[in-house]
Parts: sequence; structure tokens; C-alpha cells
Amino acid sequence: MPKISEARKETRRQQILDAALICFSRDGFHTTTTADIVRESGVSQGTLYLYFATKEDIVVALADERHQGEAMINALAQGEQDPIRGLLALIELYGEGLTDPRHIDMRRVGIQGWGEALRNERIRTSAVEGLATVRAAIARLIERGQHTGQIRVEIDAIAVSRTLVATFQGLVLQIAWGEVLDLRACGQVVLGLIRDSLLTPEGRASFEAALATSPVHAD
Amino acid sequence: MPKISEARKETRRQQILDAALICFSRDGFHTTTTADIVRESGVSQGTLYLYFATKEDIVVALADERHQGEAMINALAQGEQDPIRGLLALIELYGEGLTDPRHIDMRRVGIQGWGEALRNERIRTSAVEGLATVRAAIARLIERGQHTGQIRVEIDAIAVSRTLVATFQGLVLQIAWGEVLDLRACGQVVLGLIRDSLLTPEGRASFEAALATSPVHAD
Amino acid sequence: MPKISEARKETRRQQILDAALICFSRDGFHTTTTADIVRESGVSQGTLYLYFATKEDIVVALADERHQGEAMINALAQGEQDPIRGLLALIELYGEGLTDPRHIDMRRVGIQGWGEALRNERIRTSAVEGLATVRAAIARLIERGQHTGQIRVEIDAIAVSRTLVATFQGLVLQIAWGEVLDLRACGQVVLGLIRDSLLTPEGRASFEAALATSPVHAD
Amino acid sequence: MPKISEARKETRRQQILDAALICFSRDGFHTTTTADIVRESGVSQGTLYLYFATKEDIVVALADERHQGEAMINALAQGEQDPIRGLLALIELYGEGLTDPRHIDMRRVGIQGWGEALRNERIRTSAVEGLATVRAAIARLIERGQHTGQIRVEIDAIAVSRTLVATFQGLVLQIAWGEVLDLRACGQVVLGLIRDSLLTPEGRASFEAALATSPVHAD
DNA sequence: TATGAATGAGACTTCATTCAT
DNA sequence: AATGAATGAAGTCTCATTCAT
Repeated sequence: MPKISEARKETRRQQILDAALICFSRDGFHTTTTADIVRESGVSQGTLYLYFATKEDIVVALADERHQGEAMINALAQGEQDPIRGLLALIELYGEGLTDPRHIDMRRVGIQGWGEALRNERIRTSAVEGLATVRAAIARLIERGQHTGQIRVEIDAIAVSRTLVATFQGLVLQIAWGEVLDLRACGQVVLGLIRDSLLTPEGRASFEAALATSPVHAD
Repeated sequence: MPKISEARKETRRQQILDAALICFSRDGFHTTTTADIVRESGVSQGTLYLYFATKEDIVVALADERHQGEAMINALAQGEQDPIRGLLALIELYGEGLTDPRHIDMRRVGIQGWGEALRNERIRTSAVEGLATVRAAIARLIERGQHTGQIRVEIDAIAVSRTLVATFQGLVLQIAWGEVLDLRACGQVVLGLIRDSLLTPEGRASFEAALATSPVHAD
Repeated sequence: MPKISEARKETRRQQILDAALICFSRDGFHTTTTADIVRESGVSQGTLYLYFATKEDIVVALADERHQGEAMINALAQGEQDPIRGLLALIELYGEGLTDPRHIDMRRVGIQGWGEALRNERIRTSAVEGLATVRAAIARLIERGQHTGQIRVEIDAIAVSRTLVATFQGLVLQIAWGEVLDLRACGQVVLGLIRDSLLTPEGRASFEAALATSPVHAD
Repeated sequence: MPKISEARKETRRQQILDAALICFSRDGFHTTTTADIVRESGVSQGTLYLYFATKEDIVVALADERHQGEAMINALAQGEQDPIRGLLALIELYGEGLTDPRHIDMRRVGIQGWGEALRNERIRTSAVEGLATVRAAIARLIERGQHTGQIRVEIDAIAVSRTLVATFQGLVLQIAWGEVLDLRACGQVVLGLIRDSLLTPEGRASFEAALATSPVHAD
């Protein structure tokens, strides 16, 4: 029987992760010391190691946390009946996530994680799974669109999904660097790709209809 | 009159940078110790600091070196008379650079640099300048294409260039992670965007002609 | 509530300072390594830096510690009702301090500090304050003696105090160098200065009386 | 037969010592690097070691150089026929040396040397010999005064000479620390000691006569 | 469960000295 | 005789982790 309730334990854990996110965003994984996290979180040095075995575990835990958010977003997109609508919903959601100030630390830490993932098995696994989840969601939407005749059958769903995700990743990076970019205009470029390159004439009709009822406008 | 020729000095410097690139690619900036670089390069601890004042200076020097390569590639692209041909040349060159095994360490180190750039002024400057160089080259090609009537005038050249660069960045990342992706197919997606979304009917003629004489095939 | 009592903490700190004093006396500030202090004190490298932020801080702390001892000695001297007695008490105390084997390391380190004080603001401040404290005590005794008519009014109290302190400093140095000197005889020279050059006839009476009840004999 | 003339060699050597003096005065022995001396002197790193085997040798050479100056001063004092005049001449000369701006670096380096002398045999030897030279000169003057009946026979010549030198040392220190002190007044204290405590009535007559023809005035 | 003092391995950097030219 | 690039030992300080309380 635990002396401390499961809920209280989770609160503590989250308290540490929140602090770590702030530190990592500000100073990077390696420059951040456990002492920094301790200071930021208000727990003691010893307590930190009661919840995480190593500093690396904190990094991994944060990577996994990001992942969860992505899974949620996708579920949302798959819920759409019309695959074109689903695609647009996904783009819109990710587009919003790109600039939402509440996620700025997450995005910054995520970019650091890209580098870590090159050499850290656990982090790469986490990153690649996140990538795969989104990619699969997009690919499935495209395949559904091909079945419904809205998307051209000769389109390589995998390649498109990879490319779209790549574009998002690059935009995340540029925004995090403080580049001033017209995200709306970039979104139009992506929508242009979909409309002009992917869709069949029937698909284009759904596309226009979807845009009319969506905050993302085509021109 | 220097006892050691300027050339010899440059060789030494490069020797250190080469070693550092290998180490950084393998272990990351922070995990790599100066002792590692010393071991890899064959120079002594003291000599290392004869050529670079701090470890950070080595990182920055590598960032700047990458940058130079990019400037060269762009000059190449601007040489093309036909803007569409120039655009395709750029895409082809970067596409090749994406998988060229000689640059694998550079790409891995570059990705680490993305994270550093978030917090290190000198590295961000270097990274952002590299980005700007490529972006500007693409934007100029597009604008030239708009003047020649090959590219639709309502296209936002800046947004397209940013988006294209973003896509490249994302693909660099995915490839570095060891993701197995059909780069040819992804290239087709990008070419599709250009052909279907950017070009005028006249532009499309140049496009087909250019592809016919290029290693990147559309079908 | 601290896990470790304030007293225990102070003990640790003193333990380090004691070790440092021994090392500095033996090897000098610059030749002494933190490893030496660690070895001598029995604490670990890490612990050393838990109590002192830098090696220089240890040096400064030792300088300040010396200072405190001096303040105490002076309070003692000011307690004397008769200024002549006070003066003699001071001289006697300092004379004893000159050869007391318990303070040998302090004196040696103090001399090193004289050199450091030339270039180190914090150490100079500490040294100059110590000097000023003693000087002021002597000057005040002299002024009191002038008011009571025991010391000639045309005497420059400040100059005398400075000169007396200077003499002490020089003797400290010579003794530390291992010079074999007859400290009793040197004391007589100083007493001679006071008796013959400073005192009024009335003062001389107190002087003789004071000597008769003091361990320093004029014979 | 040397390739380089003895004179030119000596010039080089002095050039290095001059630079070292400046560096040591500014930064201290230990903080000064051979690179600093090289920079200040204009010779090369290699050349430095052509003239001095080790950095310590430079320090010792400077200590010995100081020493020579002292020997000269004393010869001057011993030239005086009248021992009282000689004593006053010595005091005057040293008093001037105390503030002469041309010797400021020498005094600062000398003070550093006091600390080094505690642990470095060669430097202590040099320092102690310098001290002994001056002390002996003063003692001899006093003994001569005792023979001529100008100085009281019960005076301990050794103790007085030690005490006088000590006073000078202390004043050197205080001045080097930037203490604002009335050197004239301090000189009067020392003169007072001599006149009131050391001299016989006959001696006092010579004393007054000497002062009248000297820049150091008693009243 | 919580604390925070203690640890010690190891990182970066400096610098006196050497030696090939 | 003169140079200055090269060396590598050693120094200061940091920090992830442990453990007695």
C-alpha cells in the first residue's frame, strides 16, 4: 500500500517534468543541470531521483509526453467522415500548433530532441513513433480519398505523407528560430499542392466546400 | 615571415575540423570532449587550442563551413538561364545532397546545430544566414519565372521558398534518423507541387522539356 | 529546517580554512592546488566547492579571518584606562604575536597576502582595513595621552601610528624569513622611541610605573 | 668567439628583465606567463629561453638586480665622515626611494618577492643578503657614532638597525598599497627616535648641524 | 517519503618548456 | 642566434548521483 496517493505522486512527477521543460527549452538538455530542474521545480535534489532514475529518463519522459499529444490530434482527424475534410482538419490543427504560445517550450525542446534522437535509441524510438503516427494518419486519409475517388490513384500516399510531415518539421524549426514568416501564405502553398496535384475533379469540389466552412481560406 | 606557411596552418585547422565533425556526428557537441577530438585528429591538446580558442569556436567554425558549401550550390543554380531549369537544378542538387554518403556527418552535425541555434547566437546567425541564402536563391528564381510568364503571378515567392526549404529540412531529418523513405517519390511530390500549382501553361512546357534532359524524371 | 546544523557547517568551513592555511603557508597561494587543500582537509573536491565558490574565496576568507583577530586585540588595548598602559599593552601583545608558534602559518600567509593585496581588490580591502583598525587604535591612545598631558601635543599621532605599524610589519617579515633577531632588544628600541620622543615628563612617570608591573622590562 | 657581442647579449637580457619587471609588477609572478613577458619584451618565446633557463631564473635575476642598487646606496652612506650625517643621508636616500615613481615597479615586485622568499631558497638568499647589507651599514654607522661619543654606548646597534630597516619595509608596503601617508611626518618620527633615544648631547649637536644643511628638516 | 550534503570522476583550458627549421 | 609551433601535464571547477538522516 503506497504511503502517498497515486494522484499526488503523479502531480509531483508532472511538477518535475514541467520544470524540466522550461529548463530544457531555455538552456538545452546538456547545459541544464539537475540543480536547475530542482530550483525550477521546487523539489529537492533527492526527491528528483525518487521520480526519475537518471536525467536521461526525464528527457525521455518529455519526449513521450509530446507523443501523446500527437496521438490525440490524429484521433480527431480520423474522426472526419470526408477524407479531404480530415486532411484539411489535420493541416489546420498542426498549423495552429505551430504558433500556439503555450507550446513554444515543447517545440523548442522537441527540436533539441531531433538531435538527440540521432544518438539516443530511446529518444529516437519516441520521435520516430510520433512521426509514424502522424504520417500514418495522413496516409490513411489519402488512401481513403483514393477509394472515394477524391484523390488521384497514381499518388504515392506514403511519399505525400512523408513530405507533408517534413514540411511541418521545417516550418517548426524556422518559427522556433524566430524567423518572421507568413504562415498563412505557407499554408496556401501546402493547400495548393493538395488541390492542384493530389485531387481529382471530384475531390476538388469537396475541397472547396470544406474550405468554405473552415477558418483556413484559399484566397 | 612566418615559420609555418599559411597553407600548412590551414591544413592543421582543417585536420581538427574534420576530426571534430566525425566526433560531433557520432557523439553530439556536448558529449564529445576535446580529448575525443584530439584523439581523432592526432594533434595534441595544446595544439587544439592553438587553432581554436574554445570548444565552442570549433562548433561555430563547422557551422560556418557548411554555410560556404550552400553558397556554392546556389551560385550554380543562378547560372541557369531558364528559371524553371534553375529551380529543377536546385532541387536535384539538394536531393542528391540529401543522401550523399560523404555528407552524412555534416547533415547529422547540422541537425544538432538546429538545436544549438535556438540558444547560441553565433550558431543561429550562421544557420539563419545559410537558410536565407538558399531561400533567396529560390525566391529569385520564382520571381524571374513570374517575369517570363512561366510562373503564375499570384504565387507568393517568399512563402514558396520558405516552404520548399522547410520540406528539405524535414527530409534531411527523417533520412538522418534512418527512416527508409523513397526519396524519388518524395521528389515527385515536390515536382508535382511546382508543376501543378506554380506554373503557367507556358511554364509547364519548359518544365517538361527540362525534365526530359535531366536525371530527375517525372513519370 | 536545515538537515545539517549551522554549527556543523561552520566546523566544515573551518576545517577547510585550517587546511588551506597550512598549505598556503607551506607552498604559497598559487603553488597550492585545490587538490592539496582537499588532501590536507580530508574533504572531497566537491565538498570544497560547496563551501567556497572559488579558490580565491578561500584566500579572501583567510584574510578576513586574520582581520577579526586583530579587532579583538585592539578592543583589549582600548579597555585600559591609562593611555600609556594601553600603548604598552598593545606593543606587548603584538610582540608576543610576533613569535607565537601557533600563529606562524598565519604570519607567513599574511606576508603572501601583502603581495596579493597589490593586485587583488578584495584582499587589499581586507588588508587595509586590518591595518586601519590597528593604526586607529594606536592613534586614539596617543590622542588620549595628549589630552591627559602624558604625550607631547606636537606629536603627529597619525604618523606615529603608521610608523609603529610599519615597524611591526617589517619585524614580522624578518622573523618569518628566519632571521635570528633579538626581539626583546628591538622592543626596547620601540619603547625608547615612545619614552624619549613622545612622552612629557608626566607621561614618563606613568611609563615607568607601567613597565614595573608589566612583563616587558625596560632595565 | 661568440657570434654576438657580449654587449648586445647583455642588452637583450636587460630587455627581457625590464619587460618581466613590468609584468610582475602588474600581475604578480605566478599570474604572469612567459607569453606575457614575450609580448612585453618583443623577443620570441624561444629567445627567452636562450637567456634564461626557467621562468624562476628571471625572478631570481630581478631579485639580484634590486640587491645591486642597494649596495650602491650604502657605499654612498659609508662615504660620510660624520656617522650622524651618514645615518641621516641613508634615511634621506631611502625616504626618497620610497616614493620615486621610477622605482614603483621594483618596489611592487620586491614585495611579491618577500612572500616568495619564504619558500624559495634562492630568492630568500637574495633578499636576506640585501637586508643584511643595509642593516650592516646602519649598524656600522651607529658603532662609529658610539666610538666618537655621539651615540649612547648602551644602544644595541644591531637591534636599532633591524628596527629601522623594518620600519622602512613597512612603509614601503603601505605606500605600495596606495595608502595616503605623510612621509615627511613619518620621517620626523624616525628622526625623533634617533635624536631623543640614540644620541648623546654631543651627538645631538652634530644632528642639528647636519639637519641644517640637509633637505630633511627637523622642525 | 523527503532532504540536501557529500562525492569523485572528468571536462575544459593554460602554460612552461622544447625543438625542428 | 632566433623563431614560434608544438607539447602534455596539470589545474580549477562542475555535476549526476548517492545516502545518511
